[in-house]
Amino acid sequence: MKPNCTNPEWIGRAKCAVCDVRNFVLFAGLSVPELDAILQPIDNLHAHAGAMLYEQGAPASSVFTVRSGLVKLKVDLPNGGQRIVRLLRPGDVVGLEALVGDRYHHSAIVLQDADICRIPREVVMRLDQTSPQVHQALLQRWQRSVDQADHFITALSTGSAEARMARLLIMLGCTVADSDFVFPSREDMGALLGITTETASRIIAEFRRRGLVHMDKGCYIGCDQHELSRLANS
Amino acid sequence: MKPNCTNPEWIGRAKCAVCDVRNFVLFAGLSVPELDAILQPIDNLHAHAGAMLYEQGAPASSVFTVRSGLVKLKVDLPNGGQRIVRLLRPGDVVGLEALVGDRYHHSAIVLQDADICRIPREVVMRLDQTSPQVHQALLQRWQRSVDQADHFITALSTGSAEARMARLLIMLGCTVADSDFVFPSREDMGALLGITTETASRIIAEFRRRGLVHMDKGCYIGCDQHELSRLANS
DNA sequence: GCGTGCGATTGACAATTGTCAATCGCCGGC
DNA sequence: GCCGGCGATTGACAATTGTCAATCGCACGC
Repeated sequence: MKPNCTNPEWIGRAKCAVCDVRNFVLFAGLSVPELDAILQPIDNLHAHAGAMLYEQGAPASSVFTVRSGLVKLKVDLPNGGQRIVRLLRPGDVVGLEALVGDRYHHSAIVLQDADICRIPREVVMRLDQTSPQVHQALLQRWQRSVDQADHFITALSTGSAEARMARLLIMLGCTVADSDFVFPSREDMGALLGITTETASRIIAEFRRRGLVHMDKGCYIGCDQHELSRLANS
Repeated sequence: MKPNCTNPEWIGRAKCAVCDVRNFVLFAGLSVPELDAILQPIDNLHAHAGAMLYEQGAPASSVFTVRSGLVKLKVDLPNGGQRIVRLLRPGDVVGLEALVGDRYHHSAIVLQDADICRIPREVVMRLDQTSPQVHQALLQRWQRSVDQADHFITALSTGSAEARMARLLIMLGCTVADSDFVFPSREDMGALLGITTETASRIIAEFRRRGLVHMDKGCYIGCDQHELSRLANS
């Protein structure tokens, strides 16, 4: 299957017991027997950049956990535009609204190739009732979504475009242990910051000229953390 | 006690059994005996505009429900400014982070005189475990916070200042059954929309000149819903 | 009644950002 | 190799928004 395909690729049944990010995600604290007791299938998906996990308004049947990669939550605006309201990384949970409503509130689209677990809502709802650890983890994940949304308001939607971009780069940079990190397109940056694609492009180009970020064909090389921080707090 | 005081005024112990908004709030579905079984005190507060329910970073010991009035959640920015990230009205729950963390994430300040119940976190945590209805209501409230935050991103932080203001007025207007509704200050409108106080003032003044909103000394009289909607979708 | 103070409004100007269009660079298909 | 397409960049200009300062209006205390 080609990269940039629209649908995630099914890899197999998830092996939660040996999952390397299990402790970060919903099922931390569950014993192996408890994991075995899950009847419905938890699927392990690999999704290329561009793949859509679900679409805004579609019936919500599953919750997802991100094991690697980067996922965006996008909302379509009445005037035809779109706004990205969340960036989700390993350890984050996607589509919690499936547990209390019957429709997804956003479109979830993969930004960087991702490994993702798809968990039927019934599984989570049952574990929520039977396992205090899962229950607590669920509340924490929900609060995490609120915190992330708040951060989008205060950091990525406040101040000058330049300051917002600096904060976005810092936010993205936090995840950069791997140097194969690829920047979002200028269009996505615009949708993240509530500015136009052209303004996003201008600012990035200017940052590069000023030596604040270094990249090669969109791939991250390095950045001036200190100067970016200064801009972010202006 | 004078209006605009800093602290809420204690009215008495809450009578949840006869609360007129109980069915909207956390304890819908609880029977009277179950309510009686609550050992710790749920206080009924009356707070004037300007009162602070809690401050960002303070130890989080209680969850609040809004029974009447209007409450804002404010965040202090590193550069000295501030941003309002939520507006809470009757039926909304404030300070849920108390259930999974030990600090409040915002400052909660009353915008319009409000009746508010203060519920110790232990009470909510216990009911969450013993009552499936409360548990479900809790998840729904959390999701509602996420939805409200998303709305702040997509509606109040996207597009031109004029369009944002139109959306804010529509948002505020939804609550206007009572004509004693008072508009937020221009400063608060600016903090709500991520624009300066002056720009907020200019837009409101222009709206009034164009007959889009009618007010008298800050009190709402009426508005041109149709034209506001047109601006909101532009 | 009369200052006083605070919030709202307005003006003038600068800076930022959006709009529209052209160009550039790169990658993949043929 | 060459062409076509797409995303990034840039230019020119208009529109919006921020900044700084002055003024206005109104409520409040004395």
